[in-house]
Amino acid sequence: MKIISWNINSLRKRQGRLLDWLGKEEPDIVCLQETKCSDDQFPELALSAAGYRCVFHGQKSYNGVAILSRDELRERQAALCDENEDPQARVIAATIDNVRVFSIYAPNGQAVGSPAFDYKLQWFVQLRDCVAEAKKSFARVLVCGDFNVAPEDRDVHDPALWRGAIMCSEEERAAYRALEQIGFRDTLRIHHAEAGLFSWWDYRMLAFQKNRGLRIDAILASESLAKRCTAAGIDREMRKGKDPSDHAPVWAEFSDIRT
Amino acid sequence: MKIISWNINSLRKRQGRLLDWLGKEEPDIVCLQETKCSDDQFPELALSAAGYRCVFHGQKSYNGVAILSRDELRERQAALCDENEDPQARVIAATIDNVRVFSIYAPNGQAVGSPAFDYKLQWFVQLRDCVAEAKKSFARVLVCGDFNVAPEDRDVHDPALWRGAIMCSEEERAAYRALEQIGFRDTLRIHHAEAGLFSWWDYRMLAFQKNRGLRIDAILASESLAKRCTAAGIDREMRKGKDPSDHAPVWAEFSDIRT
DNA sequence: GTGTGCCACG
DNA sequence: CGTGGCACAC
Repeated sequence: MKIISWNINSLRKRQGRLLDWLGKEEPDIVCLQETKCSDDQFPELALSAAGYRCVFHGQKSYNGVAILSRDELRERQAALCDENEDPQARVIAATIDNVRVFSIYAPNGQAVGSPAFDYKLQWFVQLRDCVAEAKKSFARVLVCGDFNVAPEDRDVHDPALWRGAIMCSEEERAAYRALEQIGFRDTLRIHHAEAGLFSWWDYRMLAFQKNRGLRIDAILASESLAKRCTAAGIDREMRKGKDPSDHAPVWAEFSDIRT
Repeated sequence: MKIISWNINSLRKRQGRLLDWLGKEEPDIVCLQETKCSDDQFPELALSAAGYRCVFHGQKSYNGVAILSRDELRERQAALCDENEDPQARVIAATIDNVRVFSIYAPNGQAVGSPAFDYKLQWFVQLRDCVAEAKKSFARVLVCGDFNVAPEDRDVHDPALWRGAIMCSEEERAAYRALEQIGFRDTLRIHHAEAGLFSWWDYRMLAFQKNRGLRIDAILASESLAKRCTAAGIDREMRKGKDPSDHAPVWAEFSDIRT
């Protein structure tokens, strides 16, 4: 079973690229972030024709998350557990087979110490509580998305430059680690310990060409799933070519997922 | 000698299309309108590499005119004769060999009776006086561009629908005819009398596919040149394909231009 | 740099 | 419908 998480940075702008890539990669599940499209303009028909069912939760200009699946999606949930609605369209969850899957887009946080930064930290607490809640009901939980946090220095092209900066601050890393501490594993790190594996490169300053990136996208697996994770990686190719997203897809494969 | 006039509707947007087309058509002179680029961003280098010298007169978002020529351009004039400067970047003239060439972009006029309409009519008076002035110095004068007037009913896909409307009103047609009356010939009409020859089709309502157009672009030649006009036409192909301008180029050929 | 609106102009 | 701003987010 192959699952991919991709911050697509506008689904409408990259719909063609998405469909080409679905046909080539044939993932079982895809989590998307920054779809930037409202639910009424979500391309459900085109994705259905490509063999994917969808749950999605969007808004006008910003944010927006979705899950695509070849199998049935059940128990759609479009907010964190303590919210009636997700005002910024950052979370969607659904059950596929016996796996609870979250597609999440964490707040950027703007600058350390800003009001947006405080919101980000508080949002991570809510996220932790929500996925902890899901773990009570599901042995198998995946939390996939753009966390807007580079978990460790090895996830940063130039740790000295980024020390304490947004996406690298100790407070954000602690907020992110709280997710691992309730029983999740970062699937990429099960298979790859090295530095220099990034999932996001700024559009500016030729950052991709110089590989000046951060790894801020991840697929977190609950322990029982982590044991079945056979491979994980980042699809750098998708950051290339004309009109790429600024993020590359991150992926993980699991064996015997339905047993 | 082949001269083409084209309302390009953004030179930067269609620079590639322009260069491909220059290579294919190999015109001697090209008059452009609605370049929509300021002089500092005019792609002089790329056009020079393609074998064309340029004079240009632009502004930020709107209007903008230029003349490209394989031969030397002399006596650049970037305003009407009674103006110190052309506040809307609608006129440029230069001398090529012994021909005085104007590239003009007439005001649209918005709606009959509006202040913009009055400005349009007044602008045509100034244009007439200016090209009349040029005729005193040059036996050979060409006035090329987007006149934003369909001179006669045969230049309109549905004359009954357009009767009295902007670009077809009797006042605008009289303003346009005043140009012919001081000694200019509409080169297209030297060779083609039929209706249904258009140079502009609205982007909306599939107007091009239905051929619901107007002929508002023209190459006007002073009598001595008109006698040497061997062919004229409209390059409809350029309205097709991806990201076309809403105008097609209009062209005319002349024999023995340098004698 | 690259997305999204939204406005003005045609 | 399709240009170019502009403001705003990241």
